[in-house]
Amino acid sequence: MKTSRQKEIIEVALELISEKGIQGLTIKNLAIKIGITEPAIYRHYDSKIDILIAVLDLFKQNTEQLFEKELNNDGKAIDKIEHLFTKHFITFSATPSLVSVIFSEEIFRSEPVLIDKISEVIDKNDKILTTIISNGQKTGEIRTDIEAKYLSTIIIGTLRLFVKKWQFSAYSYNLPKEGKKLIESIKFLIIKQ
Amino acid sequence: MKTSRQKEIIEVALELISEKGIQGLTIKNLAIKIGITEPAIYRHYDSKIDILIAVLDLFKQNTEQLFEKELNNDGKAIDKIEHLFTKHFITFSATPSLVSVIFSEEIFRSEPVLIDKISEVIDKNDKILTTIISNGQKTGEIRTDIEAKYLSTIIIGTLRLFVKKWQFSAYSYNLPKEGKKLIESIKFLIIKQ
Amino acid sequence: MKTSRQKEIIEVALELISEKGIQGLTIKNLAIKIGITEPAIYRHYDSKIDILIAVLDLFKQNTEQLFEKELNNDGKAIDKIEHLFTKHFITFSATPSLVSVIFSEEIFRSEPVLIDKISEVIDKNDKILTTIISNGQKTGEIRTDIEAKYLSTIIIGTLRLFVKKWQFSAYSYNLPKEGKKLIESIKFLIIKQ
Amino acid sequence: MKTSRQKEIIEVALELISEKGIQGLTIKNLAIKIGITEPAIYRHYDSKIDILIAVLDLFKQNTEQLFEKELNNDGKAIDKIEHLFTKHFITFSATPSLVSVIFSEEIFRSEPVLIDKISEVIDKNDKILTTIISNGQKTGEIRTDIEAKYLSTIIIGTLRLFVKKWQFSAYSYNLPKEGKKLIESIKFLIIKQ
DNA sequence: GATGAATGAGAGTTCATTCAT
DNA sequence: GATGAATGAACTCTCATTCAT
Repeated sequence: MKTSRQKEIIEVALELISEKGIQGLTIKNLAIKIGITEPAIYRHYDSKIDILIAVLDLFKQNTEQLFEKELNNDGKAIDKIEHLFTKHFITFSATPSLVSVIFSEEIFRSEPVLIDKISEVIDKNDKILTTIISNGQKTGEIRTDIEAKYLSTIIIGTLRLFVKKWQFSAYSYNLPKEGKKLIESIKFLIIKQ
Repeated sequence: MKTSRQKEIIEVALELISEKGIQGLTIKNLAIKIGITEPAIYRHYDSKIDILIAVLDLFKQNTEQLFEKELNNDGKAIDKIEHLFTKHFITFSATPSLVSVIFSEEIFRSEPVLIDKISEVIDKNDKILTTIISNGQKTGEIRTDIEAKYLSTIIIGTLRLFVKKWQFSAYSYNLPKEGKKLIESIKFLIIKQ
Repeated sequence: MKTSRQKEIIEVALELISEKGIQGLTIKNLAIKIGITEPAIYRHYDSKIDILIAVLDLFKQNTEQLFEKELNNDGKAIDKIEHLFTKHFITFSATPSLVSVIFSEEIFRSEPVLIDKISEVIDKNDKILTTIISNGQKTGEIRTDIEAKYLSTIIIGTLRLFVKKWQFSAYSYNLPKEGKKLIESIKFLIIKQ
Repeated sequence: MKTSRQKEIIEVALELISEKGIQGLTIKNLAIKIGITEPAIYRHYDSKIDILIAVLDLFKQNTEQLFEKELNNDGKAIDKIEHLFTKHFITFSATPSLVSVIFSEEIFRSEPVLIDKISEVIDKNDKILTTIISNGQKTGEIRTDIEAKYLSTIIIGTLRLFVKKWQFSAYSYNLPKEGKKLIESIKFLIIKQ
């Protein structure tokens, strides 16, 4: 379990990433923002990489939870996908700093441990969504003329870009609200007619 | 025009980004890889940021050219989009280092000049694609039950994620070849039936 | 308040300026002379400019104190001026490195903050001395055929050059002792006969 | 003799010193301002120090000439001193960049050759002025209760500070005009009554 | 649980200067 | 008489991290 200081560190780390990008996440900045000294950080995490791992873990939990919950729900595949989108938009809306993490694969490249962590998340979610779609195809909800794995790529890719655009706009609009129409479009696209 | 040394610097910069990520792009690494000393770099570019700008410019040219060419071509909208995908896959296949740049928005965040440059490219391409789609909708090629701007987001988002996955796999498969099926799927998705 | 390390840094900075001129004041030289590493300097001062500001502040305190004390003393104007000279000579004799600072306006020109600091000191002292002289003119001690501000320029200018000459001689003679005769001359010059 | 390029280099060097202080006098800045490349500078002067020597030589000529001319003139000592001041003010007014050099002893300290050059000039002028004053004392023009060498220090010190103040004001007023009153004051001070 | 002081490695950059052309 | 390309040395400063207290 995380101590409250550990939680604070991860929280502030996310804020820093969100405000200034990964470049802004330095031990010094962390310490200043928390109001302690730099060595004090090391009481709670052994290294910066451990902090990044914890950040990624938080992100992992947040997203995997969403994916898995939908997978295990009863109900139509199409509704699951809709829920997935909706909940993601709400999550990001509540914690915009998570958005920076979702797209930070490029930076974590220096540390294999981190790459693995990210790949893991991406892979897993991809597989879950593919399964959901696959099931939907079997029940006749979702079109079958396109392989499930491509539909998954299309859906996740769209989701990512849409969120990225929102970030580029400096979070200037209401993501869940604007996202609704996109979700509708996606639904149109994949349902069997 | 660029001198041959300038071209070499940009080329090597791309390689470094590709190999080690943006973190690996240091003046020292550049100098070592080229085989000159660090100060020598400054004969050719005034600052590291100028080098990054040049890298982004190269990327800008590469992608904008593809987009604009398709826009001005005669032919069906659906073919234009197919070409767009195909050519992108070929471009990235030939110069995988460009992939690192396409996703490096997160890193360039420290420098407003660079953010602007990236936003510009993304925006422009988005608009061009939206126009192509819009035209396709008018001619009855492309489904009209989804707004052009959403279709554009879907297409570009898909393209991005697909390429990113390829990068994550360490460029282990043939992008143009594997991409063909994705393109087919996209086409299925957007054509008017 | 200054920590002892901060005091040491300023002290050593003064020594360096004194020995090799401002060009000799580098972070590296500071670190070597103190016996720590370069980054350690930055624990105590945020930047080199901050160190220079602290050096100037020390100088400012040293001289302003002398000027202000005399202004507020009881006693004859002419005695105040004599004290002013005497004490300056003693101060410089004790800390010859301060001499380098008094004449370093030329070097600090690159940094507006520093120019301002210097101008401030010079201006203030000039005004205090002018006031002292002015008062002396009112009480009939000091000749009134020359405006106080000119007398002030003459006195400070003389003081400066005399000290500079001493510096040029590599501090080879006893400044307070040799200065006595100069002070006498100045007194002769300005008293009302 | 100097070639025209050499003259240009010295001229521009003076301008640079004047604009940005000695720190601004770099080979690069010189080359840019002249409109040639850096190596081209070395066709005309072997090293930066040689350029500084030439600058100081120019300054030396300018001032020594003034001093020597007055020494050898017929006429009253007091008039000679007045001329000396007046001409200096005119010279500086015409070429303000020279002012930066007169006070740059501090910077030239790194190079013994340059220190010697400056000391030489200062010493020589001091001696000439002392001689002039001495002669004036013999003819009964100038007060004899103060030694000639002190009067010399007073006069030159005053001159220097007055010019320095003008520089600090960004040359904002008419030096010869404002200087007139100072000269009058000095005259009052030293004449035998 | 935190601090003050320090470190080694390395960042980007500037400087005077050289050399072949 | 000048250029393009390069260099070695030095510069200020930042980073993640350590250690004694």
